[in-house]
Amino acid sequence: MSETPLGFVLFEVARLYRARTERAFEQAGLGITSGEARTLVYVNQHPGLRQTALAEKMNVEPMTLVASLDRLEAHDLVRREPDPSDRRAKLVNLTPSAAPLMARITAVAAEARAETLQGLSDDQVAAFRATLEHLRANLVRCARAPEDA
Amino acid sequence: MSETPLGFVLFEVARLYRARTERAFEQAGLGITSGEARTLVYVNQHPGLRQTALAEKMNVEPMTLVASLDRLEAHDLVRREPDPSDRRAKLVNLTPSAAPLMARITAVAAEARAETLQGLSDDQVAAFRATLEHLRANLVRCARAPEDA
DNA sequence: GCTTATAGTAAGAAAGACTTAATATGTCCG
DNA sequence: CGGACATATTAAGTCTTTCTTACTATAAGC
Repeated sequence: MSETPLGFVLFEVARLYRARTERAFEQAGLGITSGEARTLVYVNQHPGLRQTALAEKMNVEPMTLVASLDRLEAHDLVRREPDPSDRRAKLVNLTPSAAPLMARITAVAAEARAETLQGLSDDQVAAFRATLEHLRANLVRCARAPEDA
Repeated sequence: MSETPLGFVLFEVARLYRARTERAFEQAGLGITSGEARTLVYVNQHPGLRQTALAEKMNVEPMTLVASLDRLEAHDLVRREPDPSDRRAKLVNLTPSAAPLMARITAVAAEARAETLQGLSDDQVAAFRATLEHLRANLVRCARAPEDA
């Protein structure tokens, strides 16, 4: 009986953590999914970006982001305005009504995180994050560089 | 600009890693998804379990597993036989034709893993795995213990 | 024997993510 | 300046994973 490949463990933990987060969001009555929350977080971190630029920051296809933004816009949480320097483009920002929700999202997510990370030291958490970020950098690099070298 | 919540980083890394794995599987012409590969790995690790027991090992609902097994059975990679001790149940095993595919899955997954983990020491990888397993244990515990305490 | 629980099958829905295609706009080069 | 190529967004569609609800046959417990 061999060890479960690391990738499958990672996928499983991500799935379980996500389910935990969704439950927390639902119980708190936030009215959004973790995917939508993630979009809000990124718009907040990078206000006024074009949709395509934001999608690149988030490592998803623009279409994927747009669907998420559509739902958030419908909830008056983000607004999309024409880019004055390029009539093809739109700039994405949070609306004022997003601020209180962001605070709640942060608090609820912190709850789920605390439960998930229970028993780990701050150093262990920091190392874990650093590793994740390292993996992400590797994965982003290989996703953007076709293997024709 | 605040730090991206750990959960979102984790979800993103899992997604990117999964996409990387799917690409590798497709390029190798394996004909199965990473989800199906995961099921094969678990059947291999736990031969002859009932579907419900296997689903529990995998932390998914039985229905989810059954859908996966349906596809794998259609490809003659697993077989389900009635449990002689309980006529409601079925026992799941790999078929002989799964063995060569398992070897290929393992090799291809190792490729994706090597690329993803590039730059990390063996100790770092081991610590990462240990942390993932710790998180999984926490998440499994809270998923199975309702918060009415 | 009746009630409750369990295992598996069937049907349906949601979320997230991607691909293809079309249109309007922008850039570059001859 | 015009044509070829590239880009941003919208529209439509597909796939995978995962879950929930419901039903039937079987098993367990009292």
